[in-house]
Amino acid sequence: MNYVTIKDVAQEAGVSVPTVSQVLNNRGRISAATRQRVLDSAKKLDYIPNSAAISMRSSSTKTVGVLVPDINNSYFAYLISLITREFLASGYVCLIGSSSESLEGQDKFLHSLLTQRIDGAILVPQGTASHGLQKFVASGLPLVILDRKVKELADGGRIPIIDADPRPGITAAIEKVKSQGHSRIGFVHGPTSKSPNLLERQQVFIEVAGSQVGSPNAIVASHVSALSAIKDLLSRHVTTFIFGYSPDALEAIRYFHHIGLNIGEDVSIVSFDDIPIFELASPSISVISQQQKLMGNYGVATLLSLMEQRLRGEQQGESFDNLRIPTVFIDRESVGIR
Amino acid sequence: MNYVTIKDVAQEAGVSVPTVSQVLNNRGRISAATRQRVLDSAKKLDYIPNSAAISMRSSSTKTVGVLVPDINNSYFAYLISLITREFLASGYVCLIGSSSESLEGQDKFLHSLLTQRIDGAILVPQGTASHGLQKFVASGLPLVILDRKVKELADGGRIPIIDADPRPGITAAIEKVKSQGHSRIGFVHGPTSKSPNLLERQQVFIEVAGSQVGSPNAIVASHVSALSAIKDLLSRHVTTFIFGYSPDALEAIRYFHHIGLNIGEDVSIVSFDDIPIFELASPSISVISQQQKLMGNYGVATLLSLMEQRLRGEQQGESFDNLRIPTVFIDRESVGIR
DNA sequence: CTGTTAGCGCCTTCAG
DNA sequence: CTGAAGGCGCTAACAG
Repeated sequence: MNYVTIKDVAQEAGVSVPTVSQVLNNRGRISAATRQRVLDSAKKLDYIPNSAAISMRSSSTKTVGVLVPDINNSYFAYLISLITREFLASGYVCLIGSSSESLEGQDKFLHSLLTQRIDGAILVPQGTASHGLQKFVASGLPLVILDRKVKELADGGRIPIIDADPRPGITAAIEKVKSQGHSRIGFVHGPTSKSPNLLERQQVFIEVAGSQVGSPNAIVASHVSALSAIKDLLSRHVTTFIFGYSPDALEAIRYFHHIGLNIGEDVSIVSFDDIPIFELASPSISVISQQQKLMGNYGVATLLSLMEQRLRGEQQGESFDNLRIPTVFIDRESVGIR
Repeated sequence: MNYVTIKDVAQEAGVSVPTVSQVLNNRGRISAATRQRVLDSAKKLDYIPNSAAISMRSSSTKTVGVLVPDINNSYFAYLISLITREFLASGYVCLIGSSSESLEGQDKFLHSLLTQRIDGAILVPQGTASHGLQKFVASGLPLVILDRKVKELADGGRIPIIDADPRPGITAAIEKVKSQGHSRIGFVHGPTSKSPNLLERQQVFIEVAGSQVGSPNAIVASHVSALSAIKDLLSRHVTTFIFGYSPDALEAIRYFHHIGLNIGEDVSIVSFDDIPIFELASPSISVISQQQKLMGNYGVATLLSLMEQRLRGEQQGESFDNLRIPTVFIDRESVGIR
């Protein structure tokens, strides 16, 4: 079961090999008659191009890499499905990798991306940059960083960074909460205190909530575990909880349920990240959405343009600003009247 | 930023191109001195092999395709992370696709797999076989079908099918339920009545539960919506619910919560598929696990051996039995004493 | 308008 | 033990 080659098609159509290539790529001037004959033969033999051969000549593989922290996180699973769909539509194939595995596994993945001569990659980096990641970035490939910034990877603006601006969402959430009569608001930071994103969310909370309900009523709890943070806030008579990290919110929902507090009545909550379960939960959970769809779309569009630019042989002159997508507050049932 | 080629390495090491190839592939007899010199040059220049060039000669791309129904389903997300990790460890890169999108999108993905000259694929097919899927299967590539059988794709045993045997799990679940004093057990089939898997689960339930608690007490509810099925079963004084499809169980949990029935006390439930949320829920949900990890491992191992076999030029003689992995009952908190 | 020539990066004979 | 020649499938440049 060897694949049909362009040569087989040429033979079948009674023309030379390059002629077939011309026809299939709409290059050069070919008579309508020959053209049709070639097309017929190709279809008849079910010719399928060999992308390896094509990329050898074109120095473009029509392949991109996508690295996320964890495929098993529905937030990233959604991002992946979004990204792969868009790239597929533009004729690109995606190689997916997850860094949740060992650093070793991640570096192996990145190396295989290089081996595959990918045209570019979208990275959602996590924590500190591994050696492999730094080498990867240094390769000069068209790259887009999504959702998180890693300062180790900063490269003087060569690499576009697209992430979410927490301020609009937090502001809207706090306004809503306040309008419902809540005056003591807690922010749960949870255990993953290293992420710059999470730190920023906390920072913005302190500013915004402080000015809305007064600093003493805007309380941040950042303990070793989310649970202890929640208990701490409860003991300090907080009536609304804002979660910067969605797994913490899930933990809180379980805990409140466990101790018999009704969400939306006894206690109000808002979480970052609009993952599906929040919409399906009862009561449904109000969220500060990162607009991942927009983020994914921008990311793909940006990478596509970077890759095209390089294909045309242009030097990448411009340096990129950090594109920030505003978060939006999605009001559901978990914020009740005080 | 052109890539370093074997030629560059040869030049740097002061040897010919084939010599470098020999060294890098541990072929032929090369003196230790030259060998070392070549290795040093390769490392110094940071040589990264071009897999396109390699695959052109070897007719092996070290690439496999993976098609799942929906990446956004955590069951499949987990399967993907499992599969990609294993393949990566064996030197293969995975191309991931989801058929949840349009049939058109799926066929486009499958076509691009062919274009990429993948060495094999793991398929978790869904519903009826599209034209593209049938053509794909007809290509004769090494294939493994996971988790679901699609009769349209049956090919006289050429393609190994690995799925789960629902009987052991269902049997254990019903024994447990019975030992807790429950005597009326309902099975919720839900809306997706087309899947052969779901039909089999129902079939086995009828047999096993029928013989354990008597046919009149083993009630199947298969309505247009899971919710109406649940209500129906409630009205018929069922005290234990078994769900063949995990999204239905999630819906039930919400509903029971909504109407104030306590799971594990007022009502007991068991669901198929051990997705993370069941373990984290409170009370945690007892499940009939498909042992996806085992299934994934077997699938990968089987495909690897099929691909190796073909690489060695062997005809695939044997035909495969349908390998069935026993389901297991994982007892948690959602089954209470009656 | 179509065929010839050459070469992408690599590996496999086969001479030397 | 090492180098020279040829070819995998495809396309760009040039002849005819």
